[in-house]
Amino acid sequence: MPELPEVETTARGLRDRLIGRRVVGVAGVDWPRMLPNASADAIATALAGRAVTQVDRRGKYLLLLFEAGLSLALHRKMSGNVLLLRIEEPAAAHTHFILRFSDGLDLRFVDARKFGRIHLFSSDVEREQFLDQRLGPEPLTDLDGAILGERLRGRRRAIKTLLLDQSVVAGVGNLYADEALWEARIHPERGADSLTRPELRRLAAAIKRVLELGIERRGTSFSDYLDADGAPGTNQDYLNVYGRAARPCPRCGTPVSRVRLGARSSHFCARCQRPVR
DNA sequence: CCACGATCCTGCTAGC
DNA sequence: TGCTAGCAGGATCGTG
Repeated sequence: MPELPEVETTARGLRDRLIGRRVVGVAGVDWPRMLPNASADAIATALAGRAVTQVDRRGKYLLLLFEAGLSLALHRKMSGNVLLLRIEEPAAAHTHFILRFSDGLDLRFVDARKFGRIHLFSSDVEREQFLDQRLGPEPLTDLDGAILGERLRGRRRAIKTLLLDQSVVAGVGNLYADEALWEARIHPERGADSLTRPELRRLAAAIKRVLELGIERRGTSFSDYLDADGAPGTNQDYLNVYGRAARPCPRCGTPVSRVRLGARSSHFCARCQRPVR
């Protein structure tokens, strides 16, 4: 499941090789729902002849910026991968979108579950509006205990549930939320507005830490995730609680608990992460 | 405004 | 062995 570290790793892998390259066209679109705001033809027409000017990330969106203010925002949801391949490479199964560049390079969106989406924007303002409407602060640069407390004020739902809400904090998903809560020693079902100031500070720091470590390790390849070159990350070898139900907590040895919160599974240590303060 | 369940998809796994 | 039911999950939408 690509979360912030996986999208960041992909963006870094693409940046140097895409900037300056010109789009020739779009190919391989077999699932129009993947393109919610522009047809394949419209994207091809808009981007043909334009060079990439920037490769960026906001939350879990991968952003490709082109000349003339055009841009694409790609969201991989759960199973999507964005791969850079030569045009002659055979298309992998579940390839649903190909952005073709002038010198024989393909950017391919491969997504078995078809949840991924690609949006076209015709100006920076339009794109930023779309993103800001959906996304809270960037955790690596714009988050601390006070800001997190502000975003959670008056919210009584479980802290874990709210960490998954992209309008609270951008980029955190199920895996890194569980890891951050473990790191901060906070029970996932704690009411968000019950967190003390020290807990908020710890949680903000823990979110940054697990995301930064995830980036250093080039992402977590727990299920489908691969980087732009098709290589897995290594963070799955360092997980403390996610996917480790019944295995010992690395801190205290207590078997890791697993509960359902809404439709999502949460992993935590019942000893290190007490339900009440 | 807030909470929360249903929905979209398909590959994989558990269970019979 | 072969089948199917159920699970996994990010974001959005609809309902209370």
